Amino acid sequence: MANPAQPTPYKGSGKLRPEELIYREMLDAILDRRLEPGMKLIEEDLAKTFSVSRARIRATFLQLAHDKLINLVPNRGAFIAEPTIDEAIEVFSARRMIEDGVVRKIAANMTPDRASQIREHLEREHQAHHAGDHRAAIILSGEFHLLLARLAGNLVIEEFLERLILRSSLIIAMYESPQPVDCSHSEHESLLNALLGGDPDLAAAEMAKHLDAIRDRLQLQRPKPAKTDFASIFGRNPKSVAS
Amino acid sequence: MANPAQPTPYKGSGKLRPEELIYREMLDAILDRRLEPGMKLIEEDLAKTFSVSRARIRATFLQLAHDKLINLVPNRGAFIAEPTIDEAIEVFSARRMIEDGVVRKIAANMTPDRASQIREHLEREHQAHHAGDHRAAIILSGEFHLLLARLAGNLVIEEFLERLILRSSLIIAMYESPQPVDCSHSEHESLLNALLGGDPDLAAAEMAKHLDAIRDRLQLQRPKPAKTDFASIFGRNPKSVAS
DNA sequence: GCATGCAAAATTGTTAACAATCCATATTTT
DNA sequence: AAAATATGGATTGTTAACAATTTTGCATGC
Repeated sequence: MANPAQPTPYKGSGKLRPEELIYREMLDAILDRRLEPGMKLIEEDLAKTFSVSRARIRATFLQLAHDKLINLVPNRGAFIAEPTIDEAIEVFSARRMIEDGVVRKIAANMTPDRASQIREHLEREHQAHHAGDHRAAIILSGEFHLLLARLAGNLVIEEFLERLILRSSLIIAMYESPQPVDCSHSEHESLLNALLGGDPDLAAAEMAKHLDAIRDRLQLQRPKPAKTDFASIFGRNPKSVAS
Repeated sequence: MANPAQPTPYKGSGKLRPEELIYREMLDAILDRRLEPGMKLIEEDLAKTFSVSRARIRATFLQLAHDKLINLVPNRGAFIAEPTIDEAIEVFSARRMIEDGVVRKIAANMTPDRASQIREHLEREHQAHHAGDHRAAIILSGEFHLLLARLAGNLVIEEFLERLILRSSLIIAMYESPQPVDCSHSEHESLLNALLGGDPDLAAAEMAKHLDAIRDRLQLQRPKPAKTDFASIFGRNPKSVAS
């Protein structure tokens, strides 16, 4: 029995199944706050917006709910997740625990190639920062941590951390201060220096400091409900709608 | 929060939705090897076996696939996962990283109540071991680690580790040696002693040793395909089947 | 005998209609 | 007028039928 090749989840295999595409598009909308926390997601509207069946929207909901990006309430529907302060604290605490191990591994096995991969990424963060592209900065900041997870060389950790970073992005988008003090980019540079030093303890301490700093920059503020115009939010016209 | 005494090992939230029930029942069958790795899961047969619609089976498949307990291949169907040796190694390596943090936290914050919770669990493991109930031993062994995750006090870590432990159970069920040398129970006791000592470094070392030992007890051996008689596997008669 | 191609059966993927549930409004009752 | 209760519309949950795809079995040719 030949074991069938498993399609890789994200950007892996070139062609993107429509299922994955909808997930990504909704994800982008959530992180962009075009879909605000607490907002109701109506199956049929979304189905029309993306020109797919309700069944597929339903399947996508299951994935999003699994990643804690939406809440699924029986007989009531789907709502953009509203992570509480406590939840936010736990997420960053969990990341501290995991990324501690990640940076230790990297610091212990640093190579020139890996160093330049990190440097290259930092350069992109630098550019986005200077261009004032705040959304790109948040996403690149997340991808920095994902890059570290990949360099640690454990797929299980990498996948879990990917989910956790997405969840963090929602938290940050929800709780960030109005005037974004996005200095995390410089913190990433200190982290790189610690990694280059090859001292696992120092690198772990730097990572802990960084994650605590992100957490401490959060502000408590409740979001208000929201509008529900999916077509304009996703920038497209629903296909087979009479009206 | 009501204390889940023992018969609900996983995370039943009080009322058990049929969806969750099917997940659990299939999980049990997988860990029991009544459903063997590589086996094809046919939607309609399972739907009849559990007297639910295909749609619900489909939703359950999505959950199982997310937890890497089955493989979902487009247009081909669902198959019980066949974790490779490399995958097994990565899973235990990931657990080492995470449970390192877990036991450190516990060692640093040990209380008499927590100690007795662990001791109580060890007692149950002891009984199952002596009763020769091998399946219970595997499950209890997993629940020991889940208990530690809970005592660490981080829900995010707890949920992730739960999934990882289930995945480990599949790996163990698939690769364990024919005559099970299940001495892991005594290793748990050494771990408890280390935790009681309150030394995080020692506790972490003990956990690492334990997880490595589990991994090293695994044997490479390919499973053979399988039969496909769901009704007998799940010990029930399909309802509306003409036959 | 073995490979190749075709046709039928089995299985997954999709859609649409129907049933059950929830929510908001309007109406009645105290 | 306020509370409680009916009512209608909207939304989710479920089922069954249909379409597309894969698998299987068989016949054919080399």
